Amino acid sequence: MASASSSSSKLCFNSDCKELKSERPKKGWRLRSGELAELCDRCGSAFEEGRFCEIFHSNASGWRSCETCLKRIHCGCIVSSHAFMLLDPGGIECYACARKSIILPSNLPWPQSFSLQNRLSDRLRDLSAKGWSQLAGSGPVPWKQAPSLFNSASSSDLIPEVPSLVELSNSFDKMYCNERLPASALEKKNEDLSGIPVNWNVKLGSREMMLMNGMRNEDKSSSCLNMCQQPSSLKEESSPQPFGLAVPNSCQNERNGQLGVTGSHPQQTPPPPGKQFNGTMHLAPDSSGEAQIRNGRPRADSRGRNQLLPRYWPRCTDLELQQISIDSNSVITPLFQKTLSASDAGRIGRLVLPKKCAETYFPPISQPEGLPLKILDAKGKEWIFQFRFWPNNNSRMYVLEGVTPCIQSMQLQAGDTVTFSRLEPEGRLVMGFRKASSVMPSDQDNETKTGNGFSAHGEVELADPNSWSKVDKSGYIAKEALGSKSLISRKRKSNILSSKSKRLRIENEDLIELKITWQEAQGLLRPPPSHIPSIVVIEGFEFEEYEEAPVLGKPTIFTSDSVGEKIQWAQCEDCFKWRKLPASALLPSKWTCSDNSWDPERFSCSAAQELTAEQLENLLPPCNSAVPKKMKATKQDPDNAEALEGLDTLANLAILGEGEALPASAQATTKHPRHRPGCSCIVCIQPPSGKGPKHKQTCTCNVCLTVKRRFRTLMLRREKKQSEKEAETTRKKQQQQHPLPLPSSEILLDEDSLPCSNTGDSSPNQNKEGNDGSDDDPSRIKSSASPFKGKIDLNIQPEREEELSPGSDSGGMMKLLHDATERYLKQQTVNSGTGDSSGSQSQLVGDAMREDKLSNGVAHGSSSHNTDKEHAQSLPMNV
DNA sequence: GTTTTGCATGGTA
DNA sequence: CTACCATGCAAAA
Repeated sequence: MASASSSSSKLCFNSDCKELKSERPKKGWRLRSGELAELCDRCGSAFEEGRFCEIFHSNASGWRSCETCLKRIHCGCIVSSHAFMLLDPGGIECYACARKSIILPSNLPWPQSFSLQNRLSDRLRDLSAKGWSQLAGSGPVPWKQAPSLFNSASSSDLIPEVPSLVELSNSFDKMYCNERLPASALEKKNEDLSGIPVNWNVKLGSREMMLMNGMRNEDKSSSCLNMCQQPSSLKEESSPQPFGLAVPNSCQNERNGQLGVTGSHPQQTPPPPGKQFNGTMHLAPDSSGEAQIRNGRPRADSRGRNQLLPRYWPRCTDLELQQISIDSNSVITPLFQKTLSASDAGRIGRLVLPKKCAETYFPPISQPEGLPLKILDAKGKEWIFQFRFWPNNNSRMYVLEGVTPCIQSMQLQAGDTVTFSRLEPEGRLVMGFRKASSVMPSDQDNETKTGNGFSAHGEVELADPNSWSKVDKSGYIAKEALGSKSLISRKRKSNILSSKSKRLRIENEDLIELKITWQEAQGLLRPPPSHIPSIVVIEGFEFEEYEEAPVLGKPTIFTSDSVGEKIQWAQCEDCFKWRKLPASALLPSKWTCSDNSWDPERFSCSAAQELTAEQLENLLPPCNSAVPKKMKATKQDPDNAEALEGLDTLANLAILGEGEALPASAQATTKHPRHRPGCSCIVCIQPPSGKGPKHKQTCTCNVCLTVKRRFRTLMLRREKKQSEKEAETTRKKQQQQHPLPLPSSEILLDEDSLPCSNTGDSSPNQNKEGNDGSDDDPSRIKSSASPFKGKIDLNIQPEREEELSPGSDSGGMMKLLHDATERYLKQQTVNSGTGDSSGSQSQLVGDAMREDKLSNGVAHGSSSHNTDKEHAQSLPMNV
């Protein structure tokens, strides 16, 4: 449990070992993910005994000798990265020697002052704090200058080489050994880690970070601004006390229950404003405060953070903090952050504050009216909000009122994050923000702009509003993926992670990349080869769900030929020749010339390529030779951006629903009682007002194609379902007419086979009868006189839809659906005789979708087999 | 008719 | 089960 990544394999984490781990694998070094490597018994013992590097890395580079005892220490791997210390004049020192050279300073009242509060929950924060490396990338650290810190903090992880240290900090081991933490703690820690700069642990193990952090506090001469990637060091913890980090707090508590019992509980007794804002100061030794101020070092306020849910833990980046830091002599203490909900970012101008955050960090208020609160933004502008509360369920609900101007000026939207910090020593509140799509500082060096032109760091970008407007359209899509959607993702995370996938734990930058290419990915999704799809109903709309994850189809290039007809180019997997295909073709990822059923002349790899090199070069996008960039498409048709966003979100859902194999039941029972703008469900993804740019009916973007394809598939399912229903009806009639009882098994078989009877080639006769009957039903044909003209509405207006939807499967809805199905069926029959059917089918699908929309998509789908593939060519491509 | 305000509701962790 | 909080909603302005 402690090590998801390492435990995922049954093999010892030591790549040189290959042994199987035991049931209870031994814990090794801390991985970059923050988890502990899981080792087989042999390697684990070696690690515990400090012989791991000797055994496995003896031939590796990086061996150095302790300057004091000359013991050889491997300094070139993560395993032993915490076994030594860097010395000021150069060289290293093993822990044992380093420890000997340390003298506990007498002026450090840490045992007393450190007993801040009895916060058992410090564990979480501490773990997080540990993860928040402030030191990655930091320069030389004067290790020996912080003896006390060394003593205390060094006792973090397993330090086999220094048993005494381990003993000294037994509780630290407990703290840092993931396996001893409750799952929730780990989860939270991981969640927290997700927001940290990726380089947090690149250079140093967590222990070093802690150590260095402590040292740094002692080293007043070294500015560490660039080291403070995260406000991990809590204010009082960054003092030169031995436990320079939050981590020790709980250790103290844990180890010495008598310590730290006197502290006031921030949540229970919020200090008065003035005291509140400086409340951390008294906890820290004076020197600490000075150091902090001088260094301008941001650090999170631990005083209440352990009370907060991890999602409120501030994750300011260094850059953000620097920007917030108006006064270079001030210290920014991040307090908490809040990801804006739709309500927060909406026009109401009320930002709901997490209760604990409000009570911990904001002035206490006794009247619902609250009081006006001045908050500075990153540019130094002062905003005045009304900080107040409403009585709610015998509790309080805290809000900041009047935030609209601020939110607007920051151009924040749901999914973006506002961070509340405190400016020390003034105690003023400062408000930073982070766009949902902003990336972490580690990305800033090489990625000032994300692929979609979106600002990598919102606050900098904000200085130039024009740049925002420039990227607004496209950026919004990314934000949707990253921001609002991230909310959804987070909500679903547990589900997702509990299933087979751990995909959401990818690094931030990967996420961003993923989001950039989200639409592309959607357009490429194909049903798994041997899928037996079931239907997931989300907000009344059906989605295919597969036992297997959908596969990625082949990226192709859409273009027009000389006649202006839409075509696409696909590259053969084998010969790499590019083949011209109908734009409607949906290709599997492994597509070869032999699959080119559209062009008999180029059915094999031996056939020459139509394209010349120049043509191909023109065809291929500059950066990506295969996948047309989403943003490019957006640029070309900015009007589609918003609709794209919605479609994209729909597509995302499909990815989640299929790829993550969301339980159909779970999805089906997850109701969205109301329109939730931040939600990515089919209803909520649309612009609330229904305004905004629309997709044209003729739009052939990947997303539209995907949507069309999906709906087509759905209609096919309904067709099947309908036939089966009618077949059943017919059969029942027959039963009534001929009271010859069918064997019960047959009945069962028939019913049971409903979901899989649509394998296409083995429909029962009854089904076919039902089919035929429905085709000939004049009343249903009549109903095809729909006012919707059979166009696919790519810009569904959810609110209207909601209005129209009775919310339940009423007869009227069924009728509409029925009509759509029948019309589709009929048209299919007609088309089957005429050959090319794309145009008319498109109309039908459009109708079906319209009806679908009206009916709010009652779910009664049976599964369909290979409908996608079978009808891939009949994608509506009419212009 | 629109916006604001205060509270209630219900989903979710 | 409970607390939290996002958001709906109706009354008030």
